Parts: sequence; structure tokens; C-alpha cells
Amino acid sequence: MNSVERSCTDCNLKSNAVAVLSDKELGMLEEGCSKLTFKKGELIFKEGAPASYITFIRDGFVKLSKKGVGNRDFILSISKKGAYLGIQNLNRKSHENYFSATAITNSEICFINIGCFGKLLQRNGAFATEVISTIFDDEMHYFDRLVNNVQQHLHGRLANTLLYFRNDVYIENPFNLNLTKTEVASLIGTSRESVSRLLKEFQDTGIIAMERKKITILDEEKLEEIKLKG
Amino acid sequence: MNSVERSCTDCNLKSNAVAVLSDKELGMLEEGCSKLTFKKGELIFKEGAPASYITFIRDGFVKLSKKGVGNRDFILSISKKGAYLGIQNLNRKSHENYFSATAITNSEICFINIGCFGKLLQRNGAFATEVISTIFDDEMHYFDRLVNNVQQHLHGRLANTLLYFRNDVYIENPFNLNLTKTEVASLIGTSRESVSRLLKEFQDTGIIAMERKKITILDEEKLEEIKLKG
DNA sequence: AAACCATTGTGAGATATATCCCGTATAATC
DNA sequence: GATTATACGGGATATATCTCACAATGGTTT
Repeated sequence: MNSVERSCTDCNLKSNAVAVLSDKELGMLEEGCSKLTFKKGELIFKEGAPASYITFIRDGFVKLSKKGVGNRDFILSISKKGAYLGIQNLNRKSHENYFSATAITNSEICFINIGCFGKLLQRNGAFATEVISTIFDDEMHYFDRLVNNVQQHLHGRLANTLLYFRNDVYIENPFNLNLTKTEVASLIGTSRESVSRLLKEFQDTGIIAMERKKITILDEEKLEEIKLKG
Repeated sequence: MNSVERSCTDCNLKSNAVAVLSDKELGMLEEGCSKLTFKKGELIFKEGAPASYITFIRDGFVKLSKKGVGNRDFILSISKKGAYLGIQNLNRKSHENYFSATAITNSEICFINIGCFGKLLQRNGAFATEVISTIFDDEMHYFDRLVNNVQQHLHGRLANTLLYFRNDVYIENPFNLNLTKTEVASLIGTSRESVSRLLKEFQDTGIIAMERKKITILDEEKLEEIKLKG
């Protein structure tokens, strides 16, 4: 990773939230903001490490993960362009990352000084309101995952995950998974072997096609049905 | 349920967030705020219903639940005094409750007009910042539940839930469960029968004692160990 | 090209827990 | 107080999925 530029005012990828900032405020943001690039596989920040930054994904896909029972990884979600990560750190006395973030494609990430971000929130209620909006989009997603993961059997969880990739993450139909089977397993809380077997079953029944990491959803209706009925 | 009073300025239970409001702003809040009481078991608001209010729990315990696969209930969490419910509705174009809220003890609830709440957020960044704080306390909790529920076996999930009640909800040791076995089951995503069996097992091994709905945690260390190791 | 490591596919046995069952106990309603 | 509905306890069977083991493949580095 290496630093690139430092201009928020001219940034051509302003978030909804940043769009409501005044020029003066954009200047403040710029003060505490620096952009870095990460290669596929690189760690952006680590669970438990002290956090003095909030990060913004300018480009790329990032997995958020957390150590669970017996130190097993659990992937909370795949975030992408336009997401703020680590706003949690504003809150706590202990400024520690609650999860790790790892680039799963080459990515551009802005690091925003946490004090700076906090000041902007205090100053500008409209900015804060926008930030709250993005937070809740996330939260809805976590509710759904919680319900789905707890109530569903594997078929349903995997179907759900495939549709999540297709509709919320990559938003295209043949999509590149960018994850290993082991990672998919830690996304739905199962074993690598089960993911293998199930994906094969989905292939055999003509619901999806796989070629390397490229997945094509052939029968979206069927998948939706499995997602709903389990 | 019946309406009681309408004064936020004099409210003796101001949230951290409301504490930062000016007198003028408190007046605005009061305009759009009304307090109601609910009896144990009464529905406060229903998933999917149009929502023009954000609610604040002044007193009591409330379960938040959501319909999942095959219309089975899933309990997202138990909220209590001091929590805001339904801030999500600020966000969406579709103002629909994302979950149902039901009083599990007699409760006092303030209904705050959503437009009014939104205006305060816009006006006062400090207020917004406090609100963001409370949102993230919740989110942390959901992360933990997600990881725990997905990776753990039943023993771990139940241990986790018991400690959740003891440390985060009721914050006392012999505590009143206020939930049926069926509800506990839908909290950890299992069947009523399994909850029965497991609680009995915990009793037989001297980890807890139960008398009606009153639960006493006898061996907190052991329970913590089960929570961690599964 | 060879050697290496990470990733994957697949089989067989072990196991946790869901489901179905019915009898009982408790709480709610008239 | 009688009746009804809801909550609870516990046994037997079925099944989804984990685990372990080993082979195969792919990608990367020297």
C-alpha cells in the first residue's frame, strides 16, 4: 500500500454524507484524510488494534471479519465502494477495531482522522443524519443475516448468500466470487466441505454454474425459493 | 394502554442524547412526544406497519421480534429503559417497522414524532452524535449474537443468552426471565424442547437453579466457559 | 519445469439437535 | 370453580451436518 493524494474537495467520489458538507468543512475533512491503495489480500486494519481512523472505501471490495469461538474466523459482511468502516470507534472509550478489514480485490481506501470525523458530526447535523442512514442500511442487513443464519438450514443460508452477492454486493450476474470456499464457509458458519458439497449440488440441479471463481446464477427463482423455504 | 403526560422538559429520565438539547429544542421534542403505558404482553408496534414514530423506553422491558423463515418468530433482542426503538425508520423512504416490539413487563413508552426527531438531528450535531453512540452499542451486540449463533452449538448459545440476561438486560443475579421457553427458543433459534432439555441439564449439573421463571446463576465461571468453548 | 503450498472434492462414520409424540401442569377465561 | 388454552417435560426416531482422512488440483515461487 502507498499513499496517493490528499484532496477531498476535488474528490470525484463523494459519499451522500460528504456531499452535504460546506467547502470549509470539506477543508477540515481534507486535513485529516489520506488515501491509500491496497492489493487483493492485504489487511486494511485488524480486530483489536487501536483505531484512530474511520475508513471510507473509495473503490474495491472488502471483507469484514471477526474472530469467534475457538478463534475461528467469521465474516460479518462484504463491503464495497461508498461504505464507511469503523464508525463504531467514535463511540467507545476504548478505540479498538471491532473487526478486521481485508481487501478481497485491489482497493482504494481513505483514512479519516477520527477526531476530525467526530467534529464534523458535531458541527453538521445534516452530515450526521446521512451517516445515520448508512449505518442503518447496514444494520438491516445484519438483522436479516441473523434471522436467516439462525433459522435456516445450510441450503437456505447458501442460497441467501449467493443472492446477497448477486443483488447487494456485485450487482451483476455472472460474478466473481473473490472468496475461497473456506471463506464462504465462515460467512455462513459451516465447514469448507459442506460448502463444496452444496455448491456441487446446486450445480448438478442446474441452479448455478461455476467456472473457477466465476459463478452464474441460472435459476434465480429456484434460489429465491430455497432461500425462503430453507 | 392510555396516555399520561406530555412534558419532556420536566422529564426525570432524560436520555444521554436528550440531555444535550437546549430548552428550545426540548420544547420542540415535547410538541411531538406523548407517553403511553403498556401492560405485560401488549404489542407496542408491529413489524411491517407504517411508522411515524420513534419510541423511547422510559421504563420496562421490551422484546423486539421479527418473522423469519416459515413465519417463525425470531427475537432480535430484549431492550430496556433508555433505548430508542425504530430509529431505522428515519432512514427509509418506506416508513415501515422493521420488527415488532412487545412489552414483556409493564412498560412506559414515549412516542416521538419522526419528523420532529429528524429535525432535532439536523439541528443539533451533538444530539446526533449521542444517538449514533446508542445505535452502535446495539450494533456491537448484534455482531456478537451473529457470531455466536452461527458458530456455536446450543450449549454455547444458551450459556451466552443466560449471561446476556444477567449482565446486559436485568443486571442482577436471581433474575426473572419474563419469557416462555418458546420465546427463549426463538431467541437462540432452536426448538422449545431443546431449551427445556438444556436448561434441565444446566440445573442438574448445578450451573443454574430455576424456580418458575426465576433463574439463579450458580456457577458463573462454568457458564462463561461454556459460552466460550461451545 | 519443478517444487511447493493453498485450495478443493469426496467418502464414511459420528453426533447434535429437530421433530413428533403424548401426558401433565400451569395460567387464563368464563 | 369449571373449563379451556397455553406452557412444559421428556422419550424415541430421523436427519442434517461436522469431522477426519486422503487424493487431486490449481496457483505461485524458485
